[in-house]
Amino acid sequence: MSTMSYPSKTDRQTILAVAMDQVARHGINKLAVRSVAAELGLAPNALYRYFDNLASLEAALADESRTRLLEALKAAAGHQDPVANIRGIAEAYLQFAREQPALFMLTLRPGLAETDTEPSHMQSWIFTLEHVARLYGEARAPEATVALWAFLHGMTALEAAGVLGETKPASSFEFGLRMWIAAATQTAP
Amino acid sequence: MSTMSYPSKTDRQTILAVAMDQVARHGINKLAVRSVAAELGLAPNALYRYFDNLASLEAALADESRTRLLEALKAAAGHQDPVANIRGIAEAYLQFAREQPALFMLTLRPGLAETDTEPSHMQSWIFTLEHVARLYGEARAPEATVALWAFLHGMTALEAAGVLGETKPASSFEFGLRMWIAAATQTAP
DNA sequence: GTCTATAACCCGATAGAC
DNA sequence: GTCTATCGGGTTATAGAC
Repeated sequence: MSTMSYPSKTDRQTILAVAMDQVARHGINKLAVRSVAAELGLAPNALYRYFDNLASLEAALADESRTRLLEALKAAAGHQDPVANIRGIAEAYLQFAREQPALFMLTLRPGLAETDTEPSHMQSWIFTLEHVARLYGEARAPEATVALWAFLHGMTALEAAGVLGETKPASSFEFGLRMWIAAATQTAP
Repeated sequence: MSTMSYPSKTDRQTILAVAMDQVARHGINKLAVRSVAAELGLAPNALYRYFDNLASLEAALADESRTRLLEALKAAAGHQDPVANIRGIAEAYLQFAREQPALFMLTLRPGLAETDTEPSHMQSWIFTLEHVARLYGEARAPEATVALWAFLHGMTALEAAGVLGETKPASSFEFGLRMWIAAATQTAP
């Protein structure tokens, strides 16, 4: 609060919460500086005190989305069996994409920290990589993790696009996941 | 040409060609009725004689993009060996995504023919399915095709998002593709 | 730090003239 | 079939008051 005339009515976190909710409900394309300000009961340009522009706000939302995805993955990997953890992570990834499609799409967006040595992508990457390493070994874990991640992400994209039609997504998911797990046990370290 | 005063200056195909070029250059989000009309030297609303609205134009572009992708896949599957054809299809899919990212994204969009029994998705699907069936057999071909398609599409998404960073996409592509081929030969019909 | 007001664009879509 | 004109909506961003 710089003066008594106009005390702060909001803050960065409140803006982010409202913006996240609007994205979750109506998608990233409908997000507007005006719509967030309106829901907060503020003038449109009031938000420019907290974010440089719309792109900056979207980047912050992308970081937040990745954080929520990581939390979902961690919650699904509490087992002892390495294979069970991989299954849990895989299912949680698809579930997040299904239940929060708008936030999930934000997941693969550039974030705020470009110059940072550890972009928020890396946290989910490192987390998954550790679990994969228990099956594939450290040496082959990177390629195996990318292959698994690509398969899971592709499944979400095909499912969201509706191209699977009559083909049951569940059976194809099982097919691909079993293939990936089988390859791990056959070429174990 | 309804009157002599205002003869036809364009047609549906010309509009589509200009729109496709603009999408390829600047992405689907920058496509506008006005921008296409401007490049054609026409008034903005002249295009409404050929397309009901912007969504209709975008649907036609999606169909055209799928046609071009299918042509690229067919051109890469001229070998005798079924495995070589799969490799060719897989590499062509990634190449198309890399060289025409905007058109590639249109590939997974709703098209014009909703009620049609054969959406343009199906053509690439059937084409790939036939080649997969030579390796996996008819019974397991659907799941194997979805798994392959998901993996390839996921690779393009991760690569486009830049999340692979130092991890080489080529080695992961090889890793996943060999796993998929190996699973076919081990469970052959 | 927020306000009002305004500027300077962008867009899709429509009405009526020719 | 294309035109001009316009409506109604969006966006980013700035200036100056309080």
